[in-house]
Amino acid sequence: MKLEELGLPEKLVSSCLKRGISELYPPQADCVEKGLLEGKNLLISIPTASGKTLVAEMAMHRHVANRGKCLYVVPLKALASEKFEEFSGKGPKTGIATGDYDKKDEYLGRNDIIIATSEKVDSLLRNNAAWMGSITCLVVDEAHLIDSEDRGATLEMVITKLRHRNKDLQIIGLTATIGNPRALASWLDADLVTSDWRPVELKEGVFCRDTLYFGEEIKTIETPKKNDDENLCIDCVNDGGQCLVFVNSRRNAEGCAKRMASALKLDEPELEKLSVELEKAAETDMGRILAACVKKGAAFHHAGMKRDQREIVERGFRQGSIRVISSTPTLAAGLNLPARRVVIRDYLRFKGGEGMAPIPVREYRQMAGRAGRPHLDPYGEAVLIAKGPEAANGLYEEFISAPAEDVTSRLDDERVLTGQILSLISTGFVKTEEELPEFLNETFYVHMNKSTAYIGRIVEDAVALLEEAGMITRTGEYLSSTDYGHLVSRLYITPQTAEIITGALRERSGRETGAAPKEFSELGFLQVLCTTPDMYTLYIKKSDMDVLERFYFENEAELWREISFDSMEEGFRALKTAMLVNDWISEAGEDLICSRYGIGPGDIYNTVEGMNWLLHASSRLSSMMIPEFGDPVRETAIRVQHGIKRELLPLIRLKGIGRVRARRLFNNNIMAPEDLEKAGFDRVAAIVGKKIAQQIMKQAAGEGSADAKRRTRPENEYISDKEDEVPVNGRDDPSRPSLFSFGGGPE
DNA sequence: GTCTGCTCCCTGTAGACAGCATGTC
DNA sequence: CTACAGGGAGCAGAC
Repeated sequence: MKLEELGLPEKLVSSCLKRGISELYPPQADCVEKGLLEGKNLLISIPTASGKTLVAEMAMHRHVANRGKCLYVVPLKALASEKFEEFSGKGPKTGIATGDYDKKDEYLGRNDIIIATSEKVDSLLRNNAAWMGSITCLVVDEAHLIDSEDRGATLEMVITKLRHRNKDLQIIGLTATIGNPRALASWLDADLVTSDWRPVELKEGVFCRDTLYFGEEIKTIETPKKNDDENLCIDCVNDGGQCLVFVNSRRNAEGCAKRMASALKLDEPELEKLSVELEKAAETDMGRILAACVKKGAAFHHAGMKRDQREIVERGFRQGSIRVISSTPTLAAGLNLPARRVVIRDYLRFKGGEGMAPIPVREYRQMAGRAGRPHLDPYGEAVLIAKGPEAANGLYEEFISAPAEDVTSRLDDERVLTGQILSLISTGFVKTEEELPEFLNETFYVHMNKSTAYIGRIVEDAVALLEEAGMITRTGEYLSSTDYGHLVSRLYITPQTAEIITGALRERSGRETGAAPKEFSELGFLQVLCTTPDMYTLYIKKSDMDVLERFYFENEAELWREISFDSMEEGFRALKTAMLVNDWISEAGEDLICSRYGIGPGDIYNTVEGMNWLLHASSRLSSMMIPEFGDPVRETAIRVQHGIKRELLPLIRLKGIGRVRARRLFNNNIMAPEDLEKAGFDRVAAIVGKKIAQQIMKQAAGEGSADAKRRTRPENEYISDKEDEVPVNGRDDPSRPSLFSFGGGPE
């Protein structure tokens, strides 16, 4: 099927021709025949790299040509940026919406194609972004993630909400191979397109001793080294290819990369350059090891790395200088980094409660699918390593010829469901108790399970919980959210988290009991936030325990939570995480924190990021519910955001001053904006440079007037929050109380 | 002295979305 | 409370 004959917009066709694409791949043609361009819903289940993206693009460009608007939903922020790059500059205006990269919401709506993570879409729905109503085409990338334990329920609800809202939405689901594609397709009222056609041949096989078994085809390789993974990689690299090794732990990833590096011992100017770049970014042992490995042509990849480190590794691999990457599953589902040979070394992975368990077939496929770079490799090879000859057959059956798992709905997760119900009520999707099951009837869960008995019970519990928490109220048959509930929904924290936060603060305030308010302690508050289900906490190692216990007893007075015997693990995980953040706001160095907790710099970033988010939510919640703690909460938020001790707070308010410059000024006895003038321009300039000095001294001079006023937030900020969009179903809900009442407070 | 190879024993276990308002070295 | 492999310690042998 010729691309030019499909009546597609000029720009798309020409950009394809430029990349040498003039004819559709067979599965793509199949999609067109099934009505892709006539607005039919499709569920497309075809291998990676067989042109899913182009299918989506064709449909989206059609919509844009007809003045439609498209939403492309992805599971990862990194994937959002990747797609953004890919879609940009082909005609339609493209925008991206993720937590950390965001053009203003209303500006977003001016785009023709919007790329967003599923959580961001959910958040936009909760905040009633008006343009969501004009979406005509929804593309769900990696739709099988509806099965994901922690995030699947959100995705399912997002799809359901969007369909409910825009009745004639065209839905295109892109999915890896799954066991029950028909079930998913019928939920979406979609035609199914399946195929295992690939642009590059994929050989899947097992390696044993010195031989690769690809079904009938057998290939013996040289085995100079003791380890199978090294032999496989060296063989591939000597053949001019690149190799990707999947392992099951970070330590293994690093260890493997080290061995590969000393086996390869490459010495090339490009590698030297990358290594120097990494050396500059390295402040930790991990960073130095990475730089040393890259110098010789190997690298590792896992979530403990900083973003810039990952990017350098990815770039080095794409340009071909880095030959081998050993990786944890980060790279399996993440971005597109194909290699000629993929070695799945560890097909067992630690699973809580079960010990080592085999990875799901679907995950094996995702990893195997990375093999073979289109146009660059003659074929791709995915290799499992067998311990012995008997094991080899087992691996064939267990992974290569095994059918992919079915996907199931994860909507019966109580925690997620409670938050989702709150958001349904808060945004007006659901107005009465009867409408709730009606709405849920449209979900994949009910589609699959038919019966609503089980989920009905969860829903009942959830409604009761929300009512008791004062997040929703009942007026006759009407359900509506209180201002507290509305805020919780919009902050995108789970109701449980909100209750833990407000509960802890209220308890300290002594409101409930009439007792005298207790003092606020950052450490105690951080500890509480770490016990929240929205915060993910660090693992505990055996060697951590004595440090943790000592810390616990030394700081008992400041902590807000006791660690009980039956939830030791959780308790100490929360404590460890709180300790990390506490170190961070004591200005401990990256290096020190990493070695103290046995983590990578990326983990610090993630932890701080999560804490930042919860602190922001906390400051909003405290303004509304427990205003007497508003100031200390906000103060903690600022300290975590910048990673500074309390003494730097006055300086940090100046624009252009971050943690480093503030510290430098402070150590030179300039402790507050007022001190700047006393010190004089020349001294300030000597510390932070002329340009910054000029900038901040001007600000300091203007202090106390308009600037200072702006900083105190208006007391009723949470009420005056712009409610500029009309609620989903049109008219305002008459039953919503116009003024909030202190939920749960003394009546 | 240093590198390598071997065995034994102990240790520890992947990943990552969301708010918000602008400015780090 | 699960299973397994990596890697350190300790030692011997080769250069």
